[in-house]
Amino acid sequence: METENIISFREAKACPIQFVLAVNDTLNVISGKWKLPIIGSLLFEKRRFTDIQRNISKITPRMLSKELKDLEMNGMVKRTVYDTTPITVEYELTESGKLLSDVLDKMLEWGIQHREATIAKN
Amino acid sequence: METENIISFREAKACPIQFVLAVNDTLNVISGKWKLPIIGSLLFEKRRFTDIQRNISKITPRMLSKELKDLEMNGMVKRTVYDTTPITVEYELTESGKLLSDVLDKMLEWGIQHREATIAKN
DNA sequence: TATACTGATATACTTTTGTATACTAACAAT
DNA sequence: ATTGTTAGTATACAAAAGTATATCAGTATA
Repeated sequence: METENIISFREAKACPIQFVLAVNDTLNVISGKWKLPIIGSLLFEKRRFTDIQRNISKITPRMLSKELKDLEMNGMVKRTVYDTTPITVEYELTESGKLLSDVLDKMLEWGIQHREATIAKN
Repeated sequence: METENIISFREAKACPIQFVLAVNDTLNVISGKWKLPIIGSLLFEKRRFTDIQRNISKITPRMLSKELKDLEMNGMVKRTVYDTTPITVEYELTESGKLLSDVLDKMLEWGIQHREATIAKN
């Protein structure tokens, strides 16, 4: 079995290249026009496909399908199929997905401070 | 004078749409293939154009120039021209730009926890 | 029998983003 | 006179990301 190449927070912080690579991993999980709206939509409740589609009014089924697949592949979202008629499919955030809200909160905090800081300079 | 449409952390958290929009503002500032490497390169010291280019080996001057302009426009980077021969131009993070490291640290932390969480599930 | 619901997929297209490669001005040193 | 340094720009192209629109299978209801 191969040794997993896990890096500690301290190691990554010490090396600029490792730091950028590791942060980039996180960034890639939420990159793309629709990932954040989808995560936002699932942050407080499970939802079904059509439900999400209604919630994010301008998304096409093609994009929703594709982005949900990406999120599932990246361990952000769990997909459950129920054998009803017609079938229903439920999407929900994984534990790790829910934890992302800590990051989003920090981003929100910085975004607000940044807007104030840049407006102040005009 | 118009009223600035500043939203508080509490207000943004309470409304999913405002939340997504505000987080997206932050995300847009660091989006693109080269923004993070550039910010990383400037995180601990000022640097000149050619200096950054050497630091990020695969970036073309076209992209470096473009991304630096974006970052400057967004209030992330300050550009200072020195009238030497040949001229030298120094790039450095603004105060707000430096504060972004708080966000990046959170992303790093989450990224590491997420990698461990998803590997554990195999 | 026709229509509607579920959760998608197929095809073709446009827009955005990034790359490759060559080039510029202004001056200095060789 | 040629070469090197600075900090970029110009042009053309390739690749990635996103959009528009139509369609599918299976079942249920009118």
